[in-house]
Amino acid sequence: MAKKPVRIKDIAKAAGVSIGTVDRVLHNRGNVSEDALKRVNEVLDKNEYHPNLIARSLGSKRDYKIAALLPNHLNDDYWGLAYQGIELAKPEWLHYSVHIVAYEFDPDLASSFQEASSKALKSKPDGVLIAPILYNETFPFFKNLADKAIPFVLFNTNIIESNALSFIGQDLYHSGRLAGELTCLGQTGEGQFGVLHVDEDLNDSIHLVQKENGFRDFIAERYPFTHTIVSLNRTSSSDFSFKKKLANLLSQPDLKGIFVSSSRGTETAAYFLKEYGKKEIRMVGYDLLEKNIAYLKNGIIDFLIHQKPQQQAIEGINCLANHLIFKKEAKRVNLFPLEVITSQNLESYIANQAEHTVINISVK
Amino acid sequence: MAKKPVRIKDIAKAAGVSIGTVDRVLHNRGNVSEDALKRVNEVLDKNEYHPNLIARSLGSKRDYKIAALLPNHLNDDYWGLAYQGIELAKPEWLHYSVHIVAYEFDPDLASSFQEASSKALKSKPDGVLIAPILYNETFPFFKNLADKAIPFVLFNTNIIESNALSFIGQDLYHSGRLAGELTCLGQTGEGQFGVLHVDEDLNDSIHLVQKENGFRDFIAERYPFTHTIVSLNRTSSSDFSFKKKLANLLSQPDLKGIFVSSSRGTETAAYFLKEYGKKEIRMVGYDLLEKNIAYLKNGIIDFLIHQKPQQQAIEGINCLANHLIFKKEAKRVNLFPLEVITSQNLESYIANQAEHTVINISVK
DNA sequence: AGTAAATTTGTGTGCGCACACAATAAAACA
DNA sequence: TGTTTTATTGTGTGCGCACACAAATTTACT
Repeated sequence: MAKKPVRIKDIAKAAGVSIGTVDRVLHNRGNVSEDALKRVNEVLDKNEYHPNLIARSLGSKRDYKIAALLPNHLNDDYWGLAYQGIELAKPEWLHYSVHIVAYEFDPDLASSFQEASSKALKSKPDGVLIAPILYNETFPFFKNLADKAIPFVLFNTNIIESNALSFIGQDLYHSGRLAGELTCLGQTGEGQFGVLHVDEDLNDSIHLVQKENGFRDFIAERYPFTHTIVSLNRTSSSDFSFKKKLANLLSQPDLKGIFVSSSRGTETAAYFLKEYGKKEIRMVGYDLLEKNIAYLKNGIIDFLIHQKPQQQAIEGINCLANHLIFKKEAKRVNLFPLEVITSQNLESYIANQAEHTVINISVK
Repeated sequence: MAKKPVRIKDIAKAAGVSIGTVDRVLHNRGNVSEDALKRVNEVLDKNEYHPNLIARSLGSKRDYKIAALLPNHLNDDYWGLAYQGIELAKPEWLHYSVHIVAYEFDPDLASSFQEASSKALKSKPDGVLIAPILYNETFPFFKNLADKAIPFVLFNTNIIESNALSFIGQDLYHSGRLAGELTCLGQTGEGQFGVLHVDEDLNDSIHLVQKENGFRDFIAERYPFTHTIVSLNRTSSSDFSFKKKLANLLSQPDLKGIFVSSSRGTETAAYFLKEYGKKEIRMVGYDLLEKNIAYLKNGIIDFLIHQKPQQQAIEGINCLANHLIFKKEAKRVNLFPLEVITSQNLESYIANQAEHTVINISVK
């Protein structure tokens, strides 16, 4: 009844060798006779051994360093949340002698990224977590990491060609499709939809383009009435032509809804919607930032898609740490569900958020 | 820089006593002189010691038994998922010498519950996880557990007066409100709404009543047009009056939407909607059961609220096991977020679901 | 004081694993 | 055959904690 998990010791006894030999077989350390190897492997096949990760971690004395590269959190609540996640992971992993250091950069300055990344490299990290939002700038860095054989994990934005250990985040195309669905829902008749990008360089931001594509595709497939989709892009906060174009869009009587592609932009767009008294227009944006929450509560925003930056960062760290300490193989892609927040389930998310820190040791 | 966590050994050295004494102080085992006690406590205050839970678990040789009480999973996909969660937790916790046994009962038979619960008790469990869906029948059982000082955790349905170690699940009133919001969304004009309960004894099922109340309250507060809410209750699959009433409801031209209060009912209701060709009617139900997923995909169902029975069961087990092994104090209430599933974010949930097993050791 | 009893304190062991190192066996050489 | 080298195998130690037990100290009692 009380079936105990098999230990190295059990394997050793069954195979008629010492635990040292089993250990060598398990870790491919060589120096094992063919005969012993065969016998151990036979026992191994029959008994399906899983190492006790707990015990494994206790013994290892080695120190590990993980560098986290992400946009500066001071002026951006979204990255602030990611940063929070990293801060939460820190003390948890300290018990395992994993030291986490964040390196932040200005997302609008390629040079800033280069600086941060070279700093990170200089610290000789054993693993790197990175939010590769600057598509073009990150490639040389990946190359560098690969040369040094430093494992790295991406979060927030996926770059498939990067050959990263793992990507953690959402499927942004389907995120856009979901936004499309939420925008159309219950609506009928001819009209216009708006897609807003705020303060981002679209050439360097594939993630936002993916969202827009998803949005457009969904509406094209599923909205059965004649319609147009207007895409507006604010390049900076002093971009007055944007303001004018937006004012014009908002004044259209047949405007059905607005989709904003980023969390920061959501706040800005909501502000304008409120300003122009367009509360009734359907609006979908991103993330549980403080202001977005307020706009959701008072009905300006109808839906927020929750990207969980905090959890993404935490799981990124967990993935790396598990890989380093426990040699656990990482999932190549860890896609978060696309969570829909409305005024009525908001509280349930906020209440739940604080809690789940977590080190996640799962016994394969 | 590399700040190591303090260990018992460190405390001992700082206080000028042996680790045995520190151990006695930490566990209130007594047999410590006032003098030593004071010195150890002083050091403890200054250094904020957190036990290394990993190491703690290694040392303890004790075996623990957890009994899980839930409705039979064979004829019910919802409880099937909960059962799956328990099955997933089993091997994970085996490493810590925690043995989990499920005791199932027929949710329509009070006697069956009594039988299962007494069986569970006979096994002398160290902790019990229970889905208390039979409001009246569970009370004597709680009393029994309390007398024997066996900690227990509720999931799925909360019974506040139970004095359980923890409740894991959702706020059902707000779940109903959310359903209301999703049902109204984008709708205008006078009309009717339907609330459907299927195959449940409402007198013994406060959880469904809570949902209906939430639904009614939301619509009363937020739907600005004249409306009526019709509540239908199918007592059994051979209840023909229900079928007639439902057919009548569905034929109303001003029917705005349908809310079904349970996952099993969702499937049934969707079937009728399809049968009567009422695809366009807004419908909100519960859970990612196979058939519900199909109805969501083909547009009969518009929204599913995800109760995550699997995760609830897992977290329930985790809560108990952490409490038993690590003496971690449990959160009194662990409310899951109310997750909204649509045709467009469905896949992201399904893809994500398989993965997260988990033992969750968090270092306080 | 001398012994017994009670109180307080310190030490040793094991949990399962990784890894260093010692011990043994086998092969190579003189 | 003896000695060295090399291949193989076994043993010991520590990780941090809990807990059992032994040792040291204090207190009670004759």
